[in-house]
Amino acid sequence: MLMKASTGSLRMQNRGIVLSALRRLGAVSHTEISEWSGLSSATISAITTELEKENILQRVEQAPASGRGRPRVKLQQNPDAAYIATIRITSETIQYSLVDYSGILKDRFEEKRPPEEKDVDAFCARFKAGLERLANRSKLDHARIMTISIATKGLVTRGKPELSWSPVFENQTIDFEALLSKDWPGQIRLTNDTQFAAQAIMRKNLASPSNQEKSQIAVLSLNHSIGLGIATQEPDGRITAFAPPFGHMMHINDGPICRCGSHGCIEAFAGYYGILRTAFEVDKNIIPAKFIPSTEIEKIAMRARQGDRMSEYAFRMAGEAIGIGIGRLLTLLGPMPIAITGAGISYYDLIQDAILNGVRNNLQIRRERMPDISLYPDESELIFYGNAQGCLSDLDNNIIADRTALYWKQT
Amino acid sequence: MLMKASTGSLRMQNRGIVLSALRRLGAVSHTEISEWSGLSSATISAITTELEKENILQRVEQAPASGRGRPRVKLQQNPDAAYIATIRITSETIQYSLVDYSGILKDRFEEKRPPEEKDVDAFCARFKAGLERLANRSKLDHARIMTISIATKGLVTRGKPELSWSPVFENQTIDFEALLSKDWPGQIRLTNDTQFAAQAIMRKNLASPSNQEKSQIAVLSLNHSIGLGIATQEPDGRITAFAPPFGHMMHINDGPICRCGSHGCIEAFAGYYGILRTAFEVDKNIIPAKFIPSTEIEKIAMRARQGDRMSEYAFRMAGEAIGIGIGRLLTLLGPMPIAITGAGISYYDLIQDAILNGVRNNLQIRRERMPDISLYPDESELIFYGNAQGCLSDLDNNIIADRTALYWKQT
DNA sequence: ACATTTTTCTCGACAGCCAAGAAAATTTCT
DNA sequence: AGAAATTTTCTTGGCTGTCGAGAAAAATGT
Repeated sequence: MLMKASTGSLRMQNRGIVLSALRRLGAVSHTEISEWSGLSSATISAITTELEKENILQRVEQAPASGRGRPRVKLQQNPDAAYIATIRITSETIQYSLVDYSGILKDRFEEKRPPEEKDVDAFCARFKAGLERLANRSKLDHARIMTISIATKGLVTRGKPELSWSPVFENQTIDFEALLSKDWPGQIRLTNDTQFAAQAIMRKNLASPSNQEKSQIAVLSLNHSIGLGIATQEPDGRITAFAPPFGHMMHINDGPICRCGSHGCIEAFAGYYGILRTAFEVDKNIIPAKFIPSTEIEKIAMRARQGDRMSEYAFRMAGEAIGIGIGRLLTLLGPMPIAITGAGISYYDLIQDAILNGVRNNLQIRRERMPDISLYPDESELIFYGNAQGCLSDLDNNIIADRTALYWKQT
Repeated sequence: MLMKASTGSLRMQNRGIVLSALRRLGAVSHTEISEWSGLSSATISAITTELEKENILQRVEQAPASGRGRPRVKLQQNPDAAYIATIRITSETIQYSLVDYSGILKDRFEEKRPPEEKDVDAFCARFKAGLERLANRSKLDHARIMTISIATKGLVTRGKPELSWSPVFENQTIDFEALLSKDWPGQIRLTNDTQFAAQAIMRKNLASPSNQEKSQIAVLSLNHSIGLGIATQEPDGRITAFAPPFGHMMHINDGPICRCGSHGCIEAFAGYYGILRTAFEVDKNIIPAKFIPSTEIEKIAMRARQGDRMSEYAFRMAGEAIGIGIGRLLTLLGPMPIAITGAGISYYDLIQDAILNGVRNNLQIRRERMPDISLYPDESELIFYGNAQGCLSDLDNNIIADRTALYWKQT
């Protein structure tokens, strides 16, 4: 309820701005921070010396003395000030990454998951062991990992890190807070992976400076299942994101069955199994297979490109489901650029027209102009980048900016 | 870009909190503001005496001396500190209201519009005259009206007060900024009316105190056309809203023609003309009539209740379009309570089942619980309340809280 | 060596919040 | 009626924070 402001929150805000400057601009000097933020040199001085004392910032080794005058001393994050663990769960593997406070990837390994894994307990045990291994390999105390941020497909319960529904475990839930909080003091987060992709793209195209409107971007992830993430940059500069279960939005009433149990979901047309079902004319009340290798879809795509009627039709249906879905999305949220990523990009040529039609068929877009549509082949990179940068940015603004929350302060 | 904070912005924030307290709690004392806001008594004292000097607040006459001790002096807004004009444009009338700073309706009158008005220039001239009349009747200088906030159906261009598309004028745009800014120094706003209805309901069910999640509500307005507004209360207490052109979201591909020019919009099934078209089996590529009196729809509803097949079917189709649309909305934005308003409430019994089905058919809602659905018969009251309160609240936080923006300061 | 230039750091002024206690205004007790 | 008690409002002094101006520092150029 409209938080009151004190001199303490004032400082917190400005500390956050200094940290954000370093996060966005890289190693920069005193003066540059002052120019970028509009804060006076004196204030920057006060804040940076404070942050140096707290071992959060450090002076970067020497600047190349580029001109006359006292050389600038650049500042940077102390990489050792904090660590975050970013985990990505896919149906095939779990990828563990360790990132230091400066954003550098310190360690990474991947573990294969048994095919069609159903045993939640076994999964949880391996997950805990994996995290343990991540900390051990870098000889890090658990307490030094400030955030454990897990990216997954599926549905996350709002407000807590619980996997509510997933393609692999379906209705079996996993509460990561309960699973991890005993052993790991840092905060535990669980987020839909496509949301991170959206954040990543938003952060890379760093906003046009200070226009009043908020800017948004939608990212469509084409894979086994259909993901969608939407990132927003608020007028004040904050970046937020969310990932609705777009793949399970109804495309048509009483359509083919989806693995979520409903009928007519977008995914039931445009997920791998949906495309395969249409192409092979499988009964619409049957899910042909739970996991379909990409090669299988590639084969259908090849046939479609060679003119095979049913294969072509399957992709057309998939494209239509996605296109109309995007059209509905844009009707509700307003025009915004669309980015497309995921393995499904390889057959984008077969669905492009339908997607463009869906976007075009929209009252607002007819009056304004067609939004940009761009392709991002490397989805994993986006997800990792979005996850890590998002965590670090939150760490900056919510934990480190707040002196009262810093209990590891050193002299 | 992450605005820097100074002692000045600190004070602005806290002045805004004091004003919000008065806005939400009514006339309250010193101590109550302090308790509600968490600010110290000394700070409240400083701020309120300042606001009194600026003639924004005043002491309320007397307190009923309810106990021992020094009696509380209640404070309230000075009604004369500012005025706002809230205008509502419907296809039949234009309603002009004048509201003082304390939120009291000072004057109101309505002007009938000529039926099927097409002449934008004539409309604009009458609109200006109406505003002039509103100020004159209360003998107010133009400069004293801080905000002119217009509520309308149709599509508003983002970022400026321009009517982009409307049922009456269709593609003829009206730029109210251009129209009014020469004569009226206050800010000009143009907003979809259902957005105000959503804001009104959100403000009336004032949020549960300080839970971390943002809360949302969707308001569906059933009339000639189908409107939808969504209001959000952010975790920090701010209330925002938007109104997507829900009625023009595609319900089914290649469906009947809509007056927006597309095919298969929700409104083409569920707007008055859509219901009439289905009931009378008019060709789906024909819009039976632009404006249909409510009595006509009531007649069809009566027949439907008496068992007439086609009438029943028409309402079932309307309900399905709305219900599935709401289902898609909830898939994208997450579960939230639904409020329904507008003249169409009178046939809600005929569409209720379809709406409930649409809401239910949703992955997230199946895992959580059914959201509340409530009816609000008096749409005009909601729209007026949401408009006025929204304007006053913005005035509080953006203009009056900012001392540097106060040029009418008095001794 | 000394002037010049550029950056960083320091100091005093000013604004804001807060805790504590003084002052004010009323009721209750004697 | 006057004193005590009670509750609220107002004031004072201390602390924290930002800012402008100028001093100090650290380099290059002559």
